[in-house]
Amino acid sequence: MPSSSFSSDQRLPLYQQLRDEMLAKIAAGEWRPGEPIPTEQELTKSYGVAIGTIRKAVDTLVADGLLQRSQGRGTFVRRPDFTSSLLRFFRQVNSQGEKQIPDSQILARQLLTPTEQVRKALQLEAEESVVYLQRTRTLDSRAVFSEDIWLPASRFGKLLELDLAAFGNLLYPFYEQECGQMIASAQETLSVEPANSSAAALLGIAGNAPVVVIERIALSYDRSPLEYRISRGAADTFHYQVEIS
Amino acid sequence: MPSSSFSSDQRLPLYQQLRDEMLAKIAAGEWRPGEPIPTEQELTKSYGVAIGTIRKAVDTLVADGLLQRSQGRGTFVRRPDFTSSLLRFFRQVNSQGEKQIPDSQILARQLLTPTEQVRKALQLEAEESVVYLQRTRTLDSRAVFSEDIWLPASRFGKLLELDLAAFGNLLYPFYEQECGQMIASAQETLSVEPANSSAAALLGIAGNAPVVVIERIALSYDRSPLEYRISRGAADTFHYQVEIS
DNA sequence: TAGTGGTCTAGACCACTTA
DNA sequence: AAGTGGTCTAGACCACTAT
Repeated sequence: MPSSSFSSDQRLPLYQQLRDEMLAKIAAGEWRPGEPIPTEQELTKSYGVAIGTIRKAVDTLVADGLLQRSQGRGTFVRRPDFTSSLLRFFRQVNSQGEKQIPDSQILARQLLTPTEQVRKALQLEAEESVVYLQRTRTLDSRAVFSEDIWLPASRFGKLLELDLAAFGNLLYPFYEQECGQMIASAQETLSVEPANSSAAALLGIAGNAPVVVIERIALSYDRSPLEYRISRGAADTFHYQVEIS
Repeated sequence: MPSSSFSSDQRLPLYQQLRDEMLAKIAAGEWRPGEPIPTEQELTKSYGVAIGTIRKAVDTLVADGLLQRSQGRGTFVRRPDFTSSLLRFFRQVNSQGEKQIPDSQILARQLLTPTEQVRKALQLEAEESVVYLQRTRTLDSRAVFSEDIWLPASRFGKLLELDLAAFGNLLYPFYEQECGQMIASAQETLSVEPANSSAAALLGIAGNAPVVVIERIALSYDRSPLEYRISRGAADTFHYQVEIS
């Protein structure tokens, strides 16, 4: 038994307490994405429990996609890759028929007072303002989808000062690099609505044509909301698949 | 080590061979949905392996949703309940605001020669015909969605003879009871299209209004396709949520 | 060859359900 | 009280990766 007091409930099974301890290390940046965590042998020594218990704790984190085992090499902190995002079900093939990441253009960037909807999504205090980004994503200069993005100014204020050219195609590594904010997971909601005039213009479709709307709230490891994003794409390019049982 | 030869590859880990053995028992109906499987102690004896190995094999089937543990009671074969179906994301509340299962009406039933699309989805032989059902699902006599259903006539021919009044709201238990065909899992695909005239009439919406289309291929335990279904509902009543990480 | 995670065993004790 | 799955331990050996 380790001498340190566990932060989580002592009445929980040992392996769940261990899980919470390990999760805290990832959240604190003590175990960094892409790097190996201590070996199972080391963990048994530092926590003073049997290897089977360590393995069970690690199993739960692997199942949740936070850790990745690799036989002979070690166990690594996994960088969330969002391959399961609904956004990937928009047709994203170029003229050669290959799937690829669309290019990004930031069309607007502002410091705003949030609407009630945004304030609620990001769980903001009354006076807190937000960084707003408007962005389109294109493939072969054809718009695939358009995005409205809101971020708490308290954590992401630096984004207002940076050169727009520095914003890459992938925002989450950029957030991590520039603002030290790591996205750990997200919740997405899909709905369908008719295109309003601005969305129709951006996407190059007829007004009132159906648009798939994906709302995303991206969370940190401690599950506080870091980003609220609404993405819109032409519905006829959307095809989502799921396995059920 | 059991004297019986395993059907699966001997080079696989023991727990995976056990998993395959257990899956075969479920598929064969030897272990029936809703009933307990033998206790872990009995399994260790009949297979001649350690209890930890049994537990690991059971774990994989629990993770896949085929078995369900219940401490103190036993481990049970789970009847797939399709709670994760995309269909549940259509607004299904009655006038009291409670969520409930819509009522079903069979509008048509025919023996048909399948179209190429249906033949492919059900992986049918060239001459095999299909049972076709057209069905609407209503809540407070308001249509929620309409369904076209195709089934291989070789397995589901009996459905042509039964009284339409015998068809309940839930088809899968009905298939099992009347035709001995058990649905184990399914694949669903979501897309959006404008309502054609017949769908618009059935759903009570304007022509060309967006419709969410859910295609489902339902599979048996041995993963052969048993049912092909296309469900359509008004897009403005659809709201899908997913967690990603 | 050394070190990692993966598999498998054997057994103790606990928590929960049923009768 | 008896029987079930749940937790935890301790240790052996295997398969894979790096050097």
